[in-house]
Amino acid sequence: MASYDKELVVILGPTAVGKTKLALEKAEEWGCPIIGCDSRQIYKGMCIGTAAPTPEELARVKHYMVGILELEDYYSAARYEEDVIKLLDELFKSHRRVILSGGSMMYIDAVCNGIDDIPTIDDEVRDTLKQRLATEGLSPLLAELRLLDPEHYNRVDHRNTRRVVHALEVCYTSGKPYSSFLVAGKKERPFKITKIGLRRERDDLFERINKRVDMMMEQGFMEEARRLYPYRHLNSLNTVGYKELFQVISGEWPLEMAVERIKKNTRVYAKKQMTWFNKDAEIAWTNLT
RNA sequence: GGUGUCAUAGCUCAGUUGGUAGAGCAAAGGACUGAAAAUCCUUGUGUCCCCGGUUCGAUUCCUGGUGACACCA
Repeated sequence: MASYDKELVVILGPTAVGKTKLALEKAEEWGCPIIGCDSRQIYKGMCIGTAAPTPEELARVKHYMVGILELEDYYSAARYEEDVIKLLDELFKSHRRVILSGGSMMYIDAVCNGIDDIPTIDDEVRDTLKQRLATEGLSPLLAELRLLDPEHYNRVDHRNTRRVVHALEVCYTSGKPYSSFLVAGKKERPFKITKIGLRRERDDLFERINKRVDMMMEQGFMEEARRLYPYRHLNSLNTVGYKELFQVISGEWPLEMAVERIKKNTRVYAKKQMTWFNKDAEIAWTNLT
């Protein structure tokens, strides 16, 4: 086991568990910056609905990767890996320690273990397949994947349209099977990684989620959603909270129903995060009460 | 007080011409390699309100309770 003098401390856990608070405390204690690891807080203007760090909190500690993207910007876990690794290179010149704080499972994974080098899809290929999916349905595309990449065909969930289409996109863009890019090797990083997982009793966590949603509504979440409504078709806004409030704005749902759904969907998301994190043996867990 | 209707999963209800029951929502579990707060998969035993009766057999039919609702006094 190599020893490094630089350390990345990853603070992770389900939504609303209290990551931001602990990250701020530790950052002030260690005099180090915080890199946000949240696939939605990274966009501008989604402050209330994503429970992003407040201006006061941002003033206390230098933050990176928070509120830096336009809503229409394309982004991905792979880009996040690239951006953060580059950023860490800089930060470690002047800091022994840096904190990475957030709950986006795949983004954490991308930084800690790396993502395989998969070719970027041509817009033309993407549009063509999107078009074919709309007119022909999934079955013919599945059949093609079976021919072009039998290995992945056997592995992929045949009902998960997004995954099937993406594999095909890669096959067409590269001329090689999608599975040939999956070497699944863990990338070596030139720094130590310490993962601190925060967790709480389920009832406690769920109550915090419910309260936080109520608080968001008081803070003007509805106004924020109204402002972002014109951008609702963007992936950045395919996000718990905004989706439900857009239903209110378009007159589909009463407000009360939307608020209940936001709470429920946030709980479901928190459970999904725990399912993912529970598999990671590297996490040192801290129980909060 | 009288008459009628209803009583089934955490909730709203369906159903069994008598052979112990199933949907939606809620809830739980899981997958995850360039959209990941995304996308996708799996999971329904519950005194069928209670005591009796008829019956080989009752959640189902019958008597009587209890409770809810409606109407009449």
